[in-house]
Amino acid sequence: MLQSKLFTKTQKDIGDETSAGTRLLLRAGFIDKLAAGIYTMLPLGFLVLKKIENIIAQKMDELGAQRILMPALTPKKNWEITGRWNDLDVLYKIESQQKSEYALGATHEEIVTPLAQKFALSYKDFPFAIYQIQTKFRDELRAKSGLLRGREFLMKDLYSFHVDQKEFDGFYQRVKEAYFEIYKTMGLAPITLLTLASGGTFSKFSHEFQTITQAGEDTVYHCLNCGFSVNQEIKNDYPKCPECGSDNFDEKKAIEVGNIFKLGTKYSSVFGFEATGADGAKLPVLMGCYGIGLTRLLGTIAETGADDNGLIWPKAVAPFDVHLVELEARDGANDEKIKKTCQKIYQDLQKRDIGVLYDDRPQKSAGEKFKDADLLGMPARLVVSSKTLEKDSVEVKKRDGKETELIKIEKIGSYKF
RNA sequence: CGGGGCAUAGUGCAACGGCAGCACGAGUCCUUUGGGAGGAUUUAAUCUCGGUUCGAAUCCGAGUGCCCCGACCA
Repeated sequence: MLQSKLFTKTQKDIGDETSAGTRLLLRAGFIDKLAAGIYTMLPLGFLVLKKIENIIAQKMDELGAQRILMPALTPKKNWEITGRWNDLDVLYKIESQQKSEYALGATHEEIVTPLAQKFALSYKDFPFAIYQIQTKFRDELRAKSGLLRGREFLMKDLYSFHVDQKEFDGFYQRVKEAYFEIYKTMGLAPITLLTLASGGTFSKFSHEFQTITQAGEDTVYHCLNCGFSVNQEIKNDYPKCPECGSDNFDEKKAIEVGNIFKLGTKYSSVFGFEATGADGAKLPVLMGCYGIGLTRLLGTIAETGADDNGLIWPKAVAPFDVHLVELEARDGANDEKIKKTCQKIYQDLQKRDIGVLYDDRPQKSAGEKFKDADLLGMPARLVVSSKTLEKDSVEVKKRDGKETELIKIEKIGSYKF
């Protein structure tokens, strides 16, 4: 993409409100705040979000889950059946002109359970899992830290259905592993802890995936012996590590980037969802639900992967792989040559499926372009200037490194970014 | 929801109850071009409603919004 065509701009100064990562995303023009906890995904932020979505969707597909899209506008009746119309405080409730009441989906057990029930009648229809990636709405009393706790956010929610406890346990374990692979791809795995937590209104316990960051709102106790963690909310129940019995904990601030629950028959039973077994008897249906907040993940990566100069995107989620920076010649004599070289590199790299943001903006000083490149945080920066052309080269610098190297122009076509 | 803070130009900040300024941005022109360049010139603002006062950005009340701490959080 040509940077001169990008409708957003970077900002030097936006004050010191909200978290550091959110400030960078705002300054760099990845997101825009509409209201507290409500953000627009600008072109650069949306590109990251799409990459996150693809990574997650691919893992869900590998689990054998089938993707659907449920409505965000959901009738009151479904929530009354489970009692959550009144019990789920974060539910946004709205009324139609006809005085029918609806909730904006905060989670989808109430929708997915009767949906599955329509099709899964026999034990032979199990197990199966379905998921969606959809905007969720939660009436948070206090939205905070930018994307980390929003009132509207994009979430992947997966639901699994089983008639065999062992098989269910196996699936739950596979989801756990898939989640860690997702975090690994995004560079978060080394600072993300599997954490035992309260199950909220769903179940007694759940497992959370907690990424360590000062901007996080949870406190977790990380077992230094085995690596398992316990959320502060249930720490009274577990003075010792539930996995290994050690009491050598490290206290950490963390943000919940995923949560998985064994719902058991909690929702299937209230909807009367049972399967016919081989012997004709009714079998209880076991359910699991598994969530990952995509927008929160975007915020978490910005929060944890950044330095004083700006964002640092892991390659897998970077909006572009390469930031090609064109510097005008001091005397103007080489401008044409510099531009031609840039355009050729721009074309060649894109042919190799390398995403390129090309800073072709005229009249911008070198300093400003460098500052912007650091702020935007593409994994690699490529500079073409009079100085590099003197050596028939371009300069390559990795965003997470300090060194620059000169690469001959003819070799850039095979350079591994 | 309890507590605290804040609300002025597109953004970030100033202004004793007495002419609303500065920087950045944006526009035009000139000079610049390897770490957010310089000059000239233009542009653009006191959240809303009420009160006090000769006079309110400033004081008082209410509302709305935003941020922070806490509580809450599938």
